[in-house]
Order: sequence, then structure tokens, then C-alpha cells
Amino acid sequence: MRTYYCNLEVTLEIIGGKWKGLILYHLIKGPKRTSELKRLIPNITQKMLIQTLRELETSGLLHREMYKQVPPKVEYSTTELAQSLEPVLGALCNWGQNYAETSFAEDEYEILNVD
Amino acid sequence: MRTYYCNLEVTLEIIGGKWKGLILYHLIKGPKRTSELKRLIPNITQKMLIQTLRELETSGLLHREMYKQVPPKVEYSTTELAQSLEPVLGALCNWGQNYAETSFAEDEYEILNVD
DNA sequence: CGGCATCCCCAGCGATACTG
DNA sequence: CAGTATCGCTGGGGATGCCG
Repeated sequence: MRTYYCNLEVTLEIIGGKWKGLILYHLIKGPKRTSELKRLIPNITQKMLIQTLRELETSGLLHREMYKQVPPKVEYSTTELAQSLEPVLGALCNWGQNYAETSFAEDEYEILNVD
Repeated sequence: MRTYYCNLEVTLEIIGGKWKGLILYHLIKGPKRTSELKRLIPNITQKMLIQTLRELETSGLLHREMYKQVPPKVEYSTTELAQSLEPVLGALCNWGQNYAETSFAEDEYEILNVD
């Protein structure tokens, strides 16, 4: 029996951690192949990418579609459960942009959008 | 020069991690003393509580008010920057409640609200 | 009561090499 | 291209005890 002291703890257990939010953010915009995600999130290692995708799949947030061909092609997409996070993740993203603009020195950071 | 590949990475660096979101969530509802926060977040150790509060203060999200008296009294409150997270954290909280209700077996978890 | 300092463990993560 | 396997580190964080 797992005990939570706040509903937010549930959320953080499912989509918290170093990479889950970022992966969901990109996948919510549309299905992506493994290599596309790696390109969108350059700092993640392949190991962590695969591992995190597995966890999100287990939590019912992602769907994994495998095409039987050579070379292999795998595509990840979000479930309805994950889609409902779209406005929240969007808001968090905007908040980060605003935070950087107001709290970071202009010459101490950069945002490279790789879309 | 710190490089981000998505504005969401900024957000996660500031309010990500194991405890920051939870602490902000409680403090946004109103100023709290250290011991109150400890009671609201039973699983956090005092070390991590203090450490995380310091980091949030450094990031400009919290204000620390110290009353010179015996026994000591310290109160933490949110800055305007943190207040803007209220709707987002509230949404995440609701999402977690919904997730638990739909995806967890009823007899495998419990939510103890300590408000 | 609020906070700091130590010690120490372990799991999360990175690096690398390998497979179908 | 997608994924697995192994090794090894390191730092996040827990436990404990002390101080103003």
C-alpha cells in the first residue's frame, strides 16, 4: 500500500524525474522516432532515453509502435492520459522562458531550439 | 554559458527535482514555518527540506523571514515569481488525483491529506 | 525550534561495446 | 536504426548528532 500525502506527489512520481517531462513535451506535439527524440534532447543518453520511454509506456502515457522492416523503425506517441498534460507542460515551458529572460544574465545562457 | 535546448529545461532546472514542486505547492497557499512544512511533507528529511528551501530562495522563488526571538521562528513565503506557478501546480495536482483514481488499484494506495 | 556538519550508502546515470 | 548488456562512478540524499 503506497501512501501519498498530497495528490501532487502522485503526479511527480509518474512524470517527475530528470527526463520524463521533456520527453512528454516533445511527444505531445506529435509522434516521434527514437532518433528524433535523441536529436530534440541532445543531452540525454540513449540508455536513459529508452529506459524513460519504457517507464512512461508502463505508466500508460505512451504508445510504442514498431514497424517490422529493415532497418527497424519505432514510433512513440502519447495516449489520451498524456495529452491532457499539454496545457500544463506548455505553461511550464512559458514560465521557464519568462524566468530565463528576467532572472538570467543575457550572456550566461542560450536557448537552442532544434525543432 | 549554459545551453538549453528547450525552455522547459529551464523550468525543470529551477523547480524540478524531488521536492521543489511540493514545497512550492504548499507555500503558495500561504506562508509556513519550517516545522509546518515538515508536517505537510512527512517523507522529507530536515536536511533536504532546508537544502531545498535554500535553493528556491537563491532562485528568487522564496522569501525567508527570520524573527529574532527565543525559541527561534522562521517563516517562508513565495515571491511573485513563484505565485505565477499557482495555476500550473494546481493543475498538476488535479492530474495526479485523476491519474490515481483511474490507473491505481483502489486498495494499493491512499491519500492522506494533512492540511 | 531551526539549522548545520558528518559519515556513508546506494541507485541513478554515464560510457562503452555489442546485437539483430 | 533501435535496443541490450556490463562496468563503474559519483553525488543525491538518508541517518545521526551537535549548536545557538
